[in-house]
Amino acid sequence: MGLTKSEIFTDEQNQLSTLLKAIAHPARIAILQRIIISNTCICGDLVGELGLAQATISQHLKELKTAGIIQGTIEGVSVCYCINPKTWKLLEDQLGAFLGSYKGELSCC
Amino acid sequence: MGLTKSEIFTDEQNQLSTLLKAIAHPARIAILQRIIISNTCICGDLVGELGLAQATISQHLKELKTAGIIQGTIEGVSVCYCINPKTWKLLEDQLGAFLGSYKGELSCC
DNA sequence: ATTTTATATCGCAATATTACGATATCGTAT
DNA sequence: ATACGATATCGTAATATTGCGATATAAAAT
Repeated sequence: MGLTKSEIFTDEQNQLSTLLKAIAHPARIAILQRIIISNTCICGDLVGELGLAQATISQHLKELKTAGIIQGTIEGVSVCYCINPKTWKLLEDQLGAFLGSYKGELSCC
Repeated sequence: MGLTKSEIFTDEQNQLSTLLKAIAHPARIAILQRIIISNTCICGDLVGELGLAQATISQHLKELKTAGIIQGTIEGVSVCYCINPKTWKLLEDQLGAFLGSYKGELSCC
């Protein structure tokens, strides 16, 4: 096996888990934080600042892009990556609904 | 390789990614939703309701427990799992800070 | 045209995850 | 004591992820 049985879950559950999986890695969290802080992120910067090889960072960027969390536009020689506002909002909404559905008060154990 | 280089990231980045990874699976999202709705969750119910084998669900429960997201107390024959309020709040806070750090307005591309 | 610079892709090895049958454990009822 | 029901653990196969060196691509500078 090793294959997630997506067909037995709802679209919402699958979508949320896909988005979460995309950001559930310290390198990708670090990358997103950099993109957010310096509003003009370039991959090369990341290679210098994080301790990962260029190929590895490029791969993480690709995963974030595939999940729709970031978008990249070619900026001459380099590529400018930034947050995709739509997906970011979707993530905030879905996750807010999910996390917010638990009201800590009456716990059974 | 295949081993995440945790040592080059901050504790916060590692902690958040660990929590996210724990909930980044549709089955575990489904399990958490059930636990939240029926405030007295029992593993056996899940086996009937989700389409996964008992061993698989037990394993997912263990992962959620290891991450500290749920806690289980033995309730006679069965086990009562519920949300761990502390971790849930931690996740909400950390994630809120992370997601909230992006202000959609001025995007560069 | 050639070199340089920035990023992407390929291919691979190491490790992790997912799923499940089989079996173990353990409290409860008989 | 034995059998039963609920959950956990073990072992294993299939697949996914992580990381990186090597190489490809492509725009800009020389």
